[in-house]
Amino acid sequence: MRQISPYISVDCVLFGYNGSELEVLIVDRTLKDDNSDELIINDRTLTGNHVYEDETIEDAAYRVLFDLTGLDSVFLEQFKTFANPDRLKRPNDQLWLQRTNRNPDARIVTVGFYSLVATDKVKLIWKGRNVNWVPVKEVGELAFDHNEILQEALKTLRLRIKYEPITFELLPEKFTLTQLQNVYEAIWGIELDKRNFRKKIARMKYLITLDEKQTGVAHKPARLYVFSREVYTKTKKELFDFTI
Amino acid sequence: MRQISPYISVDCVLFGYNGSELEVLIVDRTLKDDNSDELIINDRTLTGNHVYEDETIEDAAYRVLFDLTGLDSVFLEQFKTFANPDRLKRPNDQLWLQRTNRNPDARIVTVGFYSLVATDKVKLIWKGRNVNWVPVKEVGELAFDHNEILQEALKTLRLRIKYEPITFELLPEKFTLTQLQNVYEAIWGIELDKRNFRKKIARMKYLITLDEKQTGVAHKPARLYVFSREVYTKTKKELFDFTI
DNA sequence: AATACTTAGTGTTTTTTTTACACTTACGAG
DNA sequence: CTCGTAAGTGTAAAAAAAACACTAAGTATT
Repeated sequence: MRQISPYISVDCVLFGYNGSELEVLIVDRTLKDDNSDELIINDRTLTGNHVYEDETIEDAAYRVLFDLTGLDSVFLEQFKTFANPDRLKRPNDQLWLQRTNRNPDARIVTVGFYSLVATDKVKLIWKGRNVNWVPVKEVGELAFDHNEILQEALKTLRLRIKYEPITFELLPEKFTLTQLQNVYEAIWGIELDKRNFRKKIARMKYLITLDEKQTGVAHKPARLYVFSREVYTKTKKELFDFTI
Repeated sequence: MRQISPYISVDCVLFGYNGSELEVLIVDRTLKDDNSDELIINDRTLTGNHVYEDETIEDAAYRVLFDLTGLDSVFLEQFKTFANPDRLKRPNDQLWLQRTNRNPDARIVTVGFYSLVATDKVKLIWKGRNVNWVPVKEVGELAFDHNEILQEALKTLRLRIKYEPITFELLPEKFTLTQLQNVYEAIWGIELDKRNFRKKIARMKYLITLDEKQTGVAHKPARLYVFSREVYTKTKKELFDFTI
């Protein structure tokens, strides 16, 4: 029997992109009263998980993602650890811990990871719970300290895409330049100039133009591109600057 | 009696700058054989500490630094968490844990913090142990997973100084532009052009020129500058770019 | 008093990057 | 066939980056 660590957990901020907005995966947390059928808890969380005693935290985070998405090679990065002694002390959280057979007094350290997936690659299933993509802007109050975790993940993401070519993770394998530009715009919440964006992109040798076009769109079809990790690895400088 | 958390610790990578090289604070770890006076352990570690049950990890890290340096307002930032189940399993580490009355089988999650201080501000004292500034390049093998922790801290530092004005933390309050340039050179391990560096610096309104000069140097004395956090806070853009 | 030594401090030119900005093209829908 | 929609393209001006060498102002040495 594999032992669960009673004091470490991982929380995954799974970012998705649906073609127009940056979204995040949110799980409903509901708890019914034992007697009546009334919901005594009905709120939302990020996806999290326990860590097995013999498991690395990275593996635990991959496990969450695999269970959720069926994907086993998603981008995943640790961004911050949350260990405030009071982080699970709000009434609903205490109640939840009790009813799910955990020690409500334990101090649980959670390591935050964020991941990036193209929303449409994913069919969502998770432990029978209700999971939804929610635009980051429309995420309301979350349980535990999950609003803080989400904000920190977003901060890391906004900075990281300046340096590392990870925006592709949010797109289908073949994508158009407009889609790529939209991803930056969605993450930073700003608008970019199309021509200047393309000039910048043109310098990146690891963006490979395919001999292929969009089909089935009611306008001029766009060219498709792929990201070549091979070219990227070969050509990247030590302190890569991806600033757009 | 304040309870110590048996499974969380903090490790602090304390970077210092001595005027020419980037250094890091290293602690000697020695253990004598009970019978003979022979040293059975004689190696080196970063500075770490336990966390009290009712204490945030940030406070624990500040506590390490205060104990070490007597300073209570050093720059400190969390950078990564290390939780590999095997991280304390090497023979010397196991022995050390036994002899210092800790459970060698426990899985201890450590949260890495890095801090920046001007080496000469600090008089080192720590729990009667021998502590030394060591140039980052000359740090040899460290105990536990501390080499990995140091490398990750360095990676974070190298990136962070592109975005945030934290290099001043490694200098005396009043400093010269050459000193500032040397800090960037020491951290990145590259040489920068003096004139181009100064042109870049001239754009930063929060670097205040003082009406004061170096004294006691056997050459033309340099002007002194201070960093104004007030001006910085007022003028910084959302996505600040400190690239040099 | 003169000279040597050392680091401070400064400007220009060229190249690259950024910014601002508007029209034509290719497809499907009706 | 025409309408609607997003794709795709160039230029000029401004800003930033890169390359590059000499003079100035102190202390130390003789």
